[in-house]
Amino acid sequence: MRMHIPHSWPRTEADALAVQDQLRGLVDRVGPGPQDPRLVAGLDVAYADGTSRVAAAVVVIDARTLETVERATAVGDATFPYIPGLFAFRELPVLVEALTRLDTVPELLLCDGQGLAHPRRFGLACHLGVLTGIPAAGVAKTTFVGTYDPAALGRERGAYAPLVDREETVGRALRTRDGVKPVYVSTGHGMDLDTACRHVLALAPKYRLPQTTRLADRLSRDVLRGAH
DNA sequence: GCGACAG
DNA sequence: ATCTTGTCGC
Repeated sequence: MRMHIPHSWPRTEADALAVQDQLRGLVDRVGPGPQDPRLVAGLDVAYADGTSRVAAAVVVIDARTLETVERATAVGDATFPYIPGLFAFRELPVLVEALTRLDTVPELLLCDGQGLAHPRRFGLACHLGVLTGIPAAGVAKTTFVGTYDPAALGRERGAYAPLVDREETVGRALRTRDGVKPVYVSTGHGMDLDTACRHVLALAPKYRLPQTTRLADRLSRDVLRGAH
């Protein structure tokens, strides 16, 4: 897959902000995105206790069977500090390395974190989508920017409420299981919010999180612990 | 000014 | 993110 990978990653907060400002205009918020994707990739990164050692995992599954098609991993050092809003720079280097090792070209990327639901509208999912050119969506376990009305969110699977930040709908609180805390979905790149939510719901038929996220999470932890 | 803040 | 046992419920 032809990616627009930079030759170096920013190391300072100012440089990182500049990169986001430069790339944010490249985000495609409309799509249409994949209508009936078969190859969907889940990405996640695991961290060690004291060290800066990190492990990234990408798991491509068949959207119809939810079975694994291919897996790729990469380990490295999280040099960039964790700064809300610049979180992507901590995971991008190792995630991109893992993506490079993939033979399969995913039709959709499901990221662990926000897409447009970000203070500058350029969360991890947007960044990965722009760099790879592959449609992407963010699925976060907690909100970052944006609020929603809990009373407007039905308790049944499939129910949703808009996530609004500064008068703008930036994502959606989406219930993937009856009565269970929702996940927060936002467009990353190459698709609109409805399409992103439709895919997330289809990939999470039984658990709160999409199968892609669950598998990538488990794999990244295993790799970090050296369980080959 | 102060606190909160994806993972 | 990570440190952590049991426990309530389907």
